[in-house]
Amino acid sequence: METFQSLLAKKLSEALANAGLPAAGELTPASDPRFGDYQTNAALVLGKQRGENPRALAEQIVAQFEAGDACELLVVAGAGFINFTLRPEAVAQKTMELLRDDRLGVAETRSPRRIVIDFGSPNVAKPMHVGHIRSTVLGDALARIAQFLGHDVIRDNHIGDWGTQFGMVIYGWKNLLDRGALQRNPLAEIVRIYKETNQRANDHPTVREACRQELVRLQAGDKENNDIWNECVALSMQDFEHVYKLLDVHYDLQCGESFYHDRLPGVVERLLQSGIAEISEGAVVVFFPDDPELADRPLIIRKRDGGFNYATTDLATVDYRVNDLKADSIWYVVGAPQTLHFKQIFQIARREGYATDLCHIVFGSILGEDRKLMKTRSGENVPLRDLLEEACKRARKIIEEKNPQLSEDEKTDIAEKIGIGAVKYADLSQYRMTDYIFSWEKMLSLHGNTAPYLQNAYVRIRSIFRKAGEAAIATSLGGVGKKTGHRPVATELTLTHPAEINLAKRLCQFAEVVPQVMNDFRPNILTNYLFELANSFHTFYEACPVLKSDEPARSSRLALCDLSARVLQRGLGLLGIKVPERM
RNA sequence: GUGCCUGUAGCUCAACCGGAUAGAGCUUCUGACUUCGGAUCAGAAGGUUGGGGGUUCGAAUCCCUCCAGGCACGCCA
Repeated sequence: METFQSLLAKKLSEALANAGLPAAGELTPASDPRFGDYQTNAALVLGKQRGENPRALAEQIVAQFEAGDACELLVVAGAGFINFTLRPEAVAQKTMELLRDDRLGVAETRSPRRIVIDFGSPNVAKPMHVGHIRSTVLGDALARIAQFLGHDVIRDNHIGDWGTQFGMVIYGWKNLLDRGALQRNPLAEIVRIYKETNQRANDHPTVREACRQELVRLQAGDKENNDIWNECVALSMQDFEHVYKLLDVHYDLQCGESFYHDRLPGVVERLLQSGIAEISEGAVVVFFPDDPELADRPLIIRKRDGGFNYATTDLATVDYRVNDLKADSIWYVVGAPQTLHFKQIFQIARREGYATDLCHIVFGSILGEDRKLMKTRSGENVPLRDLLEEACKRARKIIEEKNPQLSEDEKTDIAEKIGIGAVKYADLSQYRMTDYIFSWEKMLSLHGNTAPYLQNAYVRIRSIFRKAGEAAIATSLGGVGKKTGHRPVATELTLTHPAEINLAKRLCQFAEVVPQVMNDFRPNILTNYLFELANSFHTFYEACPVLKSDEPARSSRLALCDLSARVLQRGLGLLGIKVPERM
């Protein structure tokens, strides 16, 4: 199914060819409703290139344009813009097609790629905290969207399970562990022994050295230490799984740092042999003399003491994803502080001759109300689990106020959908580069650009169908025109009220918006669209009675409701947000 | 010191990689209902896009410079 945008773009390029002009400019949604639905700046661009009058060029283009029945006569406006207004009949026709389409008009990509998405990446022996929200939520949303667009997506959780912190954890395990506490709350106990060991190590060099020895033994394959390590990983994973279940996030692969352990010597060896790396001050280092930005920022891939660091691991990871997973693209959804690190890693990969598209998807931090990095009152990271449970608790409180007659089970289920949805949406609705300020009040508000507002639009539609009964649902879901037995049903969609036409146009845009998210990894384009859709729906809902109206308006309006609900559900679903039937 | 990112209404944020009079929400003010869920809708007010230069038909967007904040800069991850 073709979108209006691509249809008009095609017709525009035909018109340009017929007018003897080269392709130029672009066709975009109109910047203002007064200018119609779409606009092009082709004549302006050509006018500049050829030194001709843009308005005259615009007239030439318009004269060659074969509008078909999609849009009204074109209008030349301003300095030489060409404006396109869709005909309501064409919009109605397209809406009918969307009703019958499971994909709601969204085309699959013509060039599917295998994309490894690296996101989340929590650390073993540390609870997940707010710092993991953005990577996890953004990565999951991008994975869902890329997959929906037809890409072969591999979600990989690059867990931090092999760092120097394990020396301390093992030391603490052997010297400080409280078995009872471990039974009651495993991760809390691991964190406690880690922190306490860290403190001791800072005070006593002998403890520090003992930790180092534990690490060496672990990496040398010592059985006792490996057993401890295995148990720590398993216990941490249980905590991660709990959070992932709440968030409805899953991975195809969880290759943590330890997975690459055996490959590190080979990586260093190869880079030394190819001359990309060299020995410097006893360490193995890569220099980047050809890149001005990296010229005086070398990267160490093997320490003077022979140990490897996480740069080495990341290089091994690239190798694995390129050679074993056969990735066409690798996306790293990792915070801004690591920008330099990834530039270095990517540069090395290029020098090694990898053609894979490597991309660091950067995002800003989450700040507290004080505009500083979000922390608890005592200055610690806020555990993600607590935060998500708090979100559900607050959502539930609102539900109790608004809709106390719901059953306990329903309340719990709805509170989870709203609470988790609100947290995710607050994150995704913002441009990913900017830091954002975390606010319960804002994200759980029923007003404005929030998940609950969109969920509520969906709920109101479902309410209409509950009231209308099964017949109406069957009508609408099956496409307009099916006989229901007890009520005459329109066979065509008729759009007369401006609010109807506006809503239908909006619904047609879904297929244009979804692929655009991939342009620069910006789910907030989709959230903006969904917010506008919900607005358009509410305007329509206010102005156009559905169930009380006569045919053919009734069927048409039910169809618009049905399609609105499906687009909201699908759109939110692509962001990893669920919709309740009531709230 | 060097590099990267950010700076838009009182507040929180948009603006589709140069387009038309910079848009929403929150807040404030004014209207609409014995509601298909008012958990809503319609309208008003609110701006020298951090400052200053430059590029051109046209700049929040590109270039230069300054200011402010954040982050990062061989042997942590």
